[in-house]
Amino acid sequence: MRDEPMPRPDPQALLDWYDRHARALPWRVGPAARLRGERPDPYRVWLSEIMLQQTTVAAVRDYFHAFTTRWPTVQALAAAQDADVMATWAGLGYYARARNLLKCARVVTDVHDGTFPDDHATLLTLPGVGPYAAAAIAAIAFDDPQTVVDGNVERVMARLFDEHTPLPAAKPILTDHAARLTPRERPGCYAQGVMDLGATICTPKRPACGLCPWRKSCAAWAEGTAAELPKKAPKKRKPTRLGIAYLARRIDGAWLLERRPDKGLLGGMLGWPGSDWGEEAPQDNPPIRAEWKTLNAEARHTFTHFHLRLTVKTALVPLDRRPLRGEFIELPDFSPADLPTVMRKAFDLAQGQ
DNA sequence: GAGTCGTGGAA
DNA sequence: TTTCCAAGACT
Repeated sequence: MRDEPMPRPDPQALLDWYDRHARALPWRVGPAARLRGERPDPYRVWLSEIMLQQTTVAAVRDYFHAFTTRWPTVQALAAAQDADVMATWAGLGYYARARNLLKCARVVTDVHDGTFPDDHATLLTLPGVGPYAAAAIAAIAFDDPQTVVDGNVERVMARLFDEHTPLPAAKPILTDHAARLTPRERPGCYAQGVMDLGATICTPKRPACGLCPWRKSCAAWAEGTAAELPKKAPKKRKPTRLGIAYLARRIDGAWLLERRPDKGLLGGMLGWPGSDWGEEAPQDNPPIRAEWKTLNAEARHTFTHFHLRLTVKTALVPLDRRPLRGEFIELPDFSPADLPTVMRKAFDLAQGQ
């Protein structure tokens, strides 16, 4: 054990580190502009925070650009067609975020007069905005000293205070630590600084403690336990599910597609008509009468909680044939880029054969 | 509290 | 190939 108490981590040291190492990101205001008093656009802060949930900066970049180019304001987004928003989100995952994004834009436009609320409690009422996002938006866009706790902050706090209680039980403890450290000055920069620290220095594996501005006040560093924190509850193994996807192309080039129901997996997204996905062999129930051919290879895809092996069947159908399910969409109204990744994999297989 | 909900990159 | 994981929210 240590014989001396650990010095309290200094928020100012973290802010100094952030000023020197902050990454330039499209939703951030640079240091020069900030010194001129410029504030980040709440719409862009909100959009980035939703996109960044469980998603890397690298994956978000192009999507953020696509959204802000096509819909520069929350009013513009609120006026968008649902299908266009879902298609533009396609490939980013967690599609409930896109559905809630549109709901939220319409609430802000219709209920809040097109202006984002600036307080945590009201932000929390917005669709898709939870405790993390509400705190992050309040801190970053409005300089409100809210406690921002994401996966990075949990990891940094677990290490600073050498907390061995496994997540998620440790969450209240770590949140309490984070709250005590949050400064009243520049809370937005501080929040982004801790998250940047977690993303670049205090990483899940092989943390670069030698570069950390908080090393001297880190209990896990003193104990040599940083790399094994935070502890997490053991994960369940993923079962494998089986399914069939039916890719019917009409002779004029139109594809037979189906809008998935809003609730559940890939909710609100376009996809191929298909069987249910279960652990038993799927029932062959084509969406249109045709001579179906089964591809040799299957589309494999892993979701959050199961593996999928998707048998792909293809057919060419005449112009006047009516489908039992779904509807034909002609090019260019349909692009494979509008599909969630698992559906695009099936399309790629069909194209390749 | 536990399960659901995507994807791609890294090791 | 498999596992882990990334600025969580919702039920």
